Amino acid sequence: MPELPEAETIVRDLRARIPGGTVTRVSVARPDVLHTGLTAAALGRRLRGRTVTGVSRRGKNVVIEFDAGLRLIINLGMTGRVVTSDASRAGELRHIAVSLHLRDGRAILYDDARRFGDLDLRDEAGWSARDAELGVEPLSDAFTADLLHSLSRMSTSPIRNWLLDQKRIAGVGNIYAIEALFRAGIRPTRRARTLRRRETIALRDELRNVLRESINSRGTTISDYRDASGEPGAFVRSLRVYDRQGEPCIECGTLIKRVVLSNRSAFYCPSCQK
DNA sequence: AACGCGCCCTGTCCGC
DNA sequence: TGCGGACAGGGCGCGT
Repeated sequence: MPELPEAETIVRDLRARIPGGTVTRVSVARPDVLHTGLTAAALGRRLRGRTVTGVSRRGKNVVIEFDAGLRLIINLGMTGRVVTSDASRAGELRHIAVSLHLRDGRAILYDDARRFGDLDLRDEAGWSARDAELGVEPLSDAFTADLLHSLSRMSTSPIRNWLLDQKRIAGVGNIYAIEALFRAGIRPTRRARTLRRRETIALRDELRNVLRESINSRGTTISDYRDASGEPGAFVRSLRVYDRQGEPCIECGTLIKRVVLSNRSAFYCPSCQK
């Protein structure tokens, strides 16, 4: 589910609420969401007494920063949610996997129906190593059309698949890849290295536009995504092709098509996208 | 070595 | 109403 805009929305919510909070206790109901090698006991021991110093985002990951350089890296998978216990909708959570209890009586709740999510705890060096594995932030100045163009020269993969690889660009998932390709007039099936320069310029710009617009709408809720208050995002109303197969294109009226690439749906307008 | 594929798991929806 | 199948925002490990 959650891609960059959804992670960013959660991060902004948490940033207003949890810095200064001190962990008193950690409870782990579903240990399978912990990163390989991280035990519930180790998580509790290392977080107890730690104070939240900040909240940040890297790609699709929500990063809760603690004193002593410790970071809890949360990848939400498909159905992960991070909700604070004082939110009125916290009671709606049905699959709480991990709870970080705070001294002020609140808790940071990690909920995940399918448990594809991943919680990892890293020190300064461990975080640097993980950070280095992720690609460029698409909303940063470093994400230029030149970079997108040069990175894509060697790949024969369909551009939609190519965009989903977090080692290249961090934070783009299926919804925003599909929406940006529509806006840029590029079919999801196009081989990455066949994109012309003007197309990489359009794709870079439209990726940034759609990500920013979605952040402004607090993300896309198809069914599971919730912000840190447990509220859905509104950007689903602004999706132009994602999940609209058989409906008329908003630009030209041609019926939107669905194709499967690497076992994941792609949507496009056969007339607007070349 | 860079790909595509199957799989992890639960919930929901659709056709019969 | 029940049941089986398809499908879902992600990402890992595997084989080629």
